[in-house]
Amino acid sequence: MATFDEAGVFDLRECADRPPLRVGDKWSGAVLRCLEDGPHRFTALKARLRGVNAKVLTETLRAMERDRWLTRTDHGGNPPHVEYALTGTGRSLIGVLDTACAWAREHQAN
Amino acid sequence: MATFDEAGVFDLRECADRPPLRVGDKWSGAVLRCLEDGPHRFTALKARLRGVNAKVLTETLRAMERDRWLTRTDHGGNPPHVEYALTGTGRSLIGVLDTACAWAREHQAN
DNA sequence: CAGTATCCTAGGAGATACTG
DNA sequence: CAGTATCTCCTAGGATACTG
Repeated sequence: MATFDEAGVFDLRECADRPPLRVGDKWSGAVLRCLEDGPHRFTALKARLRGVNAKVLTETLRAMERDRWLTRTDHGGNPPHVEYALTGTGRSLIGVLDTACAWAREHQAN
Repeated sequence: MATFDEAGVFDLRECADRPPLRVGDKWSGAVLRCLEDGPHRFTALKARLRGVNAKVLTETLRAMERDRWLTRTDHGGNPPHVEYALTGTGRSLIGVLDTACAWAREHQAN
């Protein structure tokens, strides 16, 4: 817990009162970053996020869609063509991410 | 994942480059809040953090101490008297927490 | 008071294989 | 291409009991 190593999670449970914010899964932050420069397709995301497998990426994307951080647009056809794009909410979250990242850079001893 | 419910965790894995920030355990954020107004003893913390058990609180505190977010001062004697206090680093983290909390308040639909 | 010591469980996450 | 379906593993975190 509370380390600066491998896994990066930031706990906001006690922010103000209930219900608190959760962006705590392993890949949401990375997805936010990947979509920062515009919409991307499933496979493109999977490629940029080195290490995710389809199942986990799907779960992450579905959750983010449900929370209105991104939209999923199925352009139909075969082979399929699906695009993911940030919403305004999703985009605004990146600012929070940046704040925290700045803090990390500043306070990371090594 | 990526919800606004019960559990509050904020993923910073992809912040800048490696190694990323981790404040992601369940109680660190709450401990930060509890110590905001000054040092507290183990039992006092445990009481304010409704729901932690001693084992988990100890783990959390040890990790935060290792990361220099707080200090542990054993005043000795019997019964024991141990105090936990935020460091400057720990205190500065609260600002980040606040940023994220403000975001949550602003974007929480319900 | 301030912890250890044990045991146990839920679920996040990965590997692998398959499909419309 | 964009996913499902399974199975398995790991560990954060909780319950309970005990101690210097």
